[in-house]
Amino acid sequence: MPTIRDVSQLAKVSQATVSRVLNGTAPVSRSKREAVLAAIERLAYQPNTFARSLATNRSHAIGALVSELSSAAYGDIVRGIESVIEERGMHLVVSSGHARSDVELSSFEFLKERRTDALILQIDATDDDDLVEWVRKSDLPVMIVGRLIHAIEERCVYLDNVTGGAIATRHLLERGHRRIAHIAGLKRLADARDRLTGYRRALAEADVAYDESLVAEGGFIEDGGYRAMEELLERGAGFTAVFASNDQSAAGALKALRQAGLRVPDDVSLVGFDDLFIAHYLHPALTTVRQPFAEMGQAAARLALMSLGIDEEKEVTRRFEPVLMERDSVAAR
Amino acid sequence: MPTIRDVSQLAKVSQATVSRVLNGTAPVSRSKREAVLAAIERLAYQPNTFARSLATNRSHAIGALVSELSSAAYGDIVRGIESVIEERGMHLVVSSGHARSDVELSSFEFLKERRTDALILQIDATDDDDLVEWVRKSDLPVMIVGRLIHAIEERCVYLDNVTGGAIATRHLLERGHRRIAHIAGLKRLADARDRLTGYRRALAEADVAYDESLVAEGGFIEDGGYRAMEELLERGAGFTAVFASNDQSAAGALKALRQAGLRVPDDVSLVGFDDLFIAHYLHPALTTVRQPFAEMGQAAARLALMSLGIDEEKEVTRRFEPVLMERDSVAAR
DNA sequence: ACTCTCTCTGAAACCGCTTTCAGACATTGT
DNA sequence: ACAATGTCTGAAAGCGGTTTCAGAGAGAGT
Repeated sequence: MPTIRDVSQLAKVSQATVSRVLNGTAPVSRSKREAVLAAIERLAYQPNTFARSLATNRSHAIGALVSELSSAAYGDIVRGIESVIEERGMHLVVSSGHARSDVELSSFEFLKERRTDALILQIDATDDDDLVEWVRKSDLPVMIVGRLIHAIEERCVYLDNVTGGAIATRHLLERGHRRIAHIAGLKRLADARDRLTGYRRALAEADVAYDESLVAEGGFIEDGGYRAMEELLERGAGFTAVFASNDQSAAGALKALRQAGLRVPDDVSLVGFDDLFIAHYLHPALTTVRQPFAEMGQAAARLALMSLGIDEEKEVTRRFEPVLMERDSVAAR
Repeated sequence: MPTIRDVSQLAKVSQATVSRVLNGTAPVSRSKREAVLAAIERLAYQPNTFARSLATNRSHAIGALVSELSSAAYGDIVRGIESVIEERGMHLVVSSGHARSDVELSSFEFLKERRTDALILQIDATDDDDLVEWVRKSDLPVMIVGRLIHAIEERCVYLDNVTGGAIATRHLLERGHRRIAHIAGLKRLADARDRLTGYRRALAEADVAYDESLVAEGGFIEDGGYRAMEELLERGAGFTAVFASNDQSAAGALKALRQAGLRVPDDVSLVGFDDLFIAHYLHPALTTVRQPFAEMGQAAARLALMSLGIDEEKEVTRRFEPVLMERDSVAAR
């Protein structure tokens, strides 16, 4: 592998000059610049990243820690991050936390060892206080995506989940539904709590009393949604619509409804949340609240680049607004 | 940040000794080792990756180039890779090719610049010959996953797609179907051609004549599957079952069948391929041929580690066998 | 007691780049 | 013509590890 020395000798200049034309850090006369470029070309020289990083103490890479790489949602976030940083010639190092706080911690430490220039976290299991601690103690910029933590709000990119929950619920209210069930996510998760809050807020706005028996916890998974729906049906609470706190639990709920002989949307209307890939594929296609994962990943990456002083971007959106995606799972009552 | 010098001074030994206890590259007396470990602990010392890489010319990272990070299938591959290499303390650098050969090439070059220790490619657009060239010219180990290229077979981890196509088709034959349509992938892709070959082979085994009018090209996307199914219906070729070459095109086909007023599986049986996430979520749940993406990613990673001499693994499976996943989209005729 | 191993150890070179610093040269102003 | 300024340039000192090499000391064998 040719080194900068080889280039400098071939071009009959010093290594410093080669470095300067490579990085544009100082003016170089036209003739020397051309000689250097020719030599680089000729030798097919590629600077050694390791040496460069050692000298500059910059890795030109960003680390991303996500819950699960193979999930459509988190994959979109990663894709968003990637698109932004590759544009700046930076690489992306990934690791996943598998929704377990111990794994999240060790992955976090693991990524820090690599000394990426910044870190973007999308994790669920670690609680707010710990996360704040991590961010505070880190000597590199850390951004949080998909979650709002007030103490470090300026480092968070998040969706307005309260509004999202309200949008979903309002949509059902507007279609004439009054008995609206809710399949909630785990109370531990702020996202889930916020969506529930939005649900209650929309109900209150419409003067519909909040009825606890219409709410069941399903978690954010299909199976949980299935069981929550079974429970709601057993309770005999009598509802005409359901707002599931994410698309996966909506899919589970759909399955349970179908097994109970109820048709969607004819007998029961259903709204999901997230607008994952699967929302299209379900039958009926799921009306849901869209969360722009890729854009959120991009925003997080931009913020990271900004705190590195690489990006001079004017303003980056940190708070994203949910949008209702109307499909076929809601009928007017 | 403390350096190895700080550690050596605090422990009253040379840097060489610290390095030795860090890497276990040479025996160190018990007393010194303990002094060193204590100093490391005390200073919270973390070796500088850049310096280490520069000295050893190893990055302790593996690069993965995948078609699309946000796809469930490719995400699973990445997850498989990650699980294996993190176990060995190595990091994963990712980039995506977006199914465009120019992007694939530039991403490939981009990853090489980073000097990861090995590269794992899962890409569609670049053709076999170019890929062979890339692998041959690279000075680092390159593995291919999800694709078989005979010239570099030993670097490929792949599914036996011919058998897969045959399994799907045989399943329909066994259920009494004789007029079996096929929604093919793009002829450009070996995977697609192989699945078609498997389809024809199974038909031949059962003495069912191959009928060209029962085959339509749908590509590996939902929309393509939808249109291919429309075309098949228009042709009026009269079939009782369909083998779609992947789950996405099966989903599209399902939609078209439903719009045509045909019920699955009562009127038409349907088999997909890949066993993506969505196969569960479709209604009826899709019977499909499973491709073990995560395991294939793991295998590719193991092979990479083996060619780096890191892993002493005995034997790694490179050829994976497809498995039929029976669900609800097939009925006996 | 003396050599011969064997086990540890530290000094120093090296990995390939960036950056400082001082100086060479050309240009400008007076 | 001379000083003052500005533009380029190269030597050399890092960056923080690993590894070679030679040597010190301990134990074994005669």
